[in-house]
Amino acid sequence: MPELPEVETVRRGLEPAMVGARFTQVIQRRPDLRFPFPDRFAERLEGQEVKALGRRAKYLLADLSSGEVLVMHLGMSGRFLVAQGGATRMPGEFHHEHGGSGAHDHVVFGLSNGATVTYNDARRFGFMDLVPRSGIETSKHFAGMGIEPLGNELSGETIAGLFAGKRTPLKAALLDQRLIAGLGNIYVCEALFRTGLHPEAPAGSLVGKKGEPTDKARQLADVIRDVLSEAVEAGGSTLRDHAQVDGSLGYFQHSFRVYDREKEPCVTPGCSGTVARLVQSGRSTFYCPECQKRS
DNA sequence: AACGAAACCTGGTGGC
DNA sequence: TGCCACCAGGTTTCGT
Repeated sequence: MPELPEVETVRRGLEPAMVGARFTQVIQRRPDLRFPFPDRFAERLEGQEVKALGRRAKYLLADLSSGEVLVMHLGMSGRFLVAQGGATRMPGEFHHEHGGSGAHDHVVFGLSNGATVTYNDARRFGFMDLVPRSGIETSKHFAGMGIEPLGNELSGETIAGLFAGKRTPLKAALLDQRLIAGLGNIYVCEALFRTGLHPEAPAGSLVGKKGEPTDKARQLADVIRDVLSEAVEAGGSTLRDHAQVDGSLGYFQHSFRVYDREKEPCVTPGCSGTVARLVQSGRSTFYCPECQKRS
C-alpha cells in the first residue's frame, strides 16, 4: 500500500485515535514481521501516552511519553484499521473475509480512549521498532535517509546536487531513498511522465556543466511536489484494498496517467503514443515513449 | 563505488 | 472450474 501519500493518509487517520491516548493493552501476535520486534515490545508501550504522531518519508513515528519513539513501516502490504471503542461495530464495513483483517492481524493496540488500532500485514514486509527520541536522526532507520520530498529541501538545485555525475537511470535515482525519501514505484512513474523525462535517462543529465540544475530538474522538483500533494489530498491510492484507517478507499489511482496503463493510449492531448512497460532493477516502469524521450 | 538481481512472504489475477 | 505462472505500493542483501 504505502508510498509517501498512503503513509501520510494513514498518519492522518491514526492521529485522532492515538494522540493524547495511552496504550492500555498491546497484543503482539508473532515474534517478528520483516524483522524481530524489539525486546519487551508490548511492555514498553503499555502505559505510555502518544504525544504526537509524525511521518518521515514512508515511516510513521509515534512519540511516546517514555521518551521512546515507536517507528513503524508498512512494507508492501501493511495496513492499519481503527475501530472506535464503545460504538457497535459497523457490520460489513471491515473485518469481512477479504478486508485485510483477521488472518494477518499481527499487532493490536488498545487505547485509553477506547479505540482499537490493528496492524495487518499479509506479506510481513513491514516492521516496528522502538528507538530513543534523542538521536533518532542517527538511528539505523534514519541515518543516511534522503530529503523529504514535501519539505523545503526539494528544489531543482538539490536535485542537481544529488544527481550530479550519476550515470544511474532516473528511475533508479528517484527510487533511491538515500537521495529523496518517500517516492515509490507509482509516483516515480507518474513524476517522470509529467516531466517528460525518459526513465532510462541518466540521472546526471539533469545537471548542467557547472552543476546547475537544468530546466527539467526544476520542473521535476515541482512535479514531484505536485503529484505527491495531489495524492495526499485524494487520500492516497488504493490498489488492492482500502487505503484509509476507517476502511474507506483512496482515489488517486483514478488519476494515474501511466502507472499500470500498459498498452493504453497516452493521455497527453494530441499524443498518439501508447503507454509502454519496461523493467528496471526488477520493477515495472510505465511511460509514454512519445512524451518521454531520452534527451 | 555502483549497479542489478535475488531474497524476503502471501495473495490476487489472468491465461490456459 | 482449476491450476499455475506471474505480478504486486518496499527494502535489504548478495553478487558482479
